[in-house]
Amino acid sequence: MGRKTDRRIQRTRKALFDAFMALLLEKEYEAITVTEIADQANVGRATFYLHYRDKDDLLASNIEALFEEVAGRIRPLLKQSILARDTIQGRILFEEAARNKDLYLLVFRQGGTLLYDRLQRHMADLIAETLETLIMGGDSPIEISLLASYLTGALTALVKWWLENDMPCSADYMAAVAQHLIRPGMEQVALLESDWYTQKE
Amino acid sequence: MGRKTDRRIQRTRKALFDAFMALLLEKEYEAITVTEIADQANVGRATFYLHYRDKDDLLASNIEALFEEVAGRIRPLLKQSILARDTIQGRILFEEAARNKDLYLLVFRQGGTLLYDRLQRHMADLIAETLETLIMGGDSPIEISLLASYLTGALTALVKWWLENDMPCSADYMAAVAQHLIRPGMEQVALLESDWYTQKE
DNA sequence: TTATTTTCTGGACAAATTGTCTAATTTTGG
DNA sequence: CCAAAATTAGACAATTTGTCCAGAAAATAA
Repeated sequence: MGRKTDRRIQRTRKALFDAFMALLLEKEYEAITVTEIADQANVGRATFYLHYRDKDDLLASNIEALFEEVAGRIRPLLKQSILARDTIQGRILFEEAARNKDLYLLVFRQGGTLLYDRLQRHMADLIAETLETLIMGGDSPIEISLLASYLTGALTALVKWWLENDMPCSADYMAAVAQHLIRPGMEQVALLESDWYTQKE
Repeated sequence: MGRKTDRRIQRTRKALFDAFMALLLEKEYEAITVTEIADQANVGRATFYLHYRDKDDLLASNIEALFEEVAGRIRPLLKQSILARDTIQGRILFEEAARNKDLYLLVFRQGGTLLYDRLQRHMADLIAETLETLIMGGDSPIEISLLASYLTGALTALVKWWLENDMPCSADYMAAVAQHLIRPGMEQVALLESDWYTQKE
């Protein structure tokens, strides 16, 4: 049963992904060729096609798993931090971003539909989930997916600004800013009556 | 002086750009070939290279101008609407988005570094500009570029949600939501003392 | 260890794309 | 009408892509 355990497979796949990530730091995704990847990985080009259908497949097979891991870390952070009624624990979100700075900057820069949108959607889903459990019972006067999109966009913008500006201030500070910018509005809409605006359609 | 007026040039360039936009609605930017563009435009492939260096050049020469035009419309809207103290004129922003729905959806979808980032940066600059004139004199307790990034991200998220969900509510409604979500936070930070948070560094 | 299975390799292949270049053909503006 | 400019089809070498093969190399099993 030593089929999937073959060291050569692990070694080759890791070499290919490492090479890919290295190239991704220099060039645009679309500008990277399979030849370059195999070259940088010190692996025959035919070997590449032995493991992956194409460039997208390599990305999907690896980044996807990476995101799963990151998402796993983000999920509990989001739930307990973003909308906690009293304390500001949003700090841990910015700390998470700082820890994986390279990864997130890569996502922001190479973005496109591949990584950026994927992360945005994932965050929006997580947030919507969290909001739903918070509201549980009384329904929100405003579409939850809309609120989730707003929160995602706002938080992402803050994190992006922070990372792209080389983290000129502490995670605590950023969390406090996020707190002051976002919470009042969220409380405002939470207090709205269901019929606060009748012209919706 | 009949050099730039040559109808053939105008006709060819328009045909090429129209073909490009048409293809952009079906396929990803990177998947579109010069051959396809020339084909769709009913123009020789050599003619394409007579006008543009490559695909990026075609995009830069046209979309850029288009953005200039859009930006020109957005500028006054932003200034008078987003941060007007009393009335909600943010409606015109959503109306603008609705008018150019196809264009903005294209930007959101094809995004990448090419269009999306460009628009984001432009908006952030415009907003920062506006904020600076608003604050004029007393300096902001929070980095203006940070506030501008937040506003850009938040507004973009709302517009994106609205367009991607086929505008399920009126522009008025969206403007009201934006108002309730964003303004309280902005007023909150505007009231902060310069030393409200000492751990910035 | 030896035998067997799997993976890796370099090379070759057709197809598609790119950017450049010609030499003819058409259209425009004067 | 004529000269200038734009367009055209086609050819061209250079890359890239995805597939295939036969042999070398390495891992696993007995």
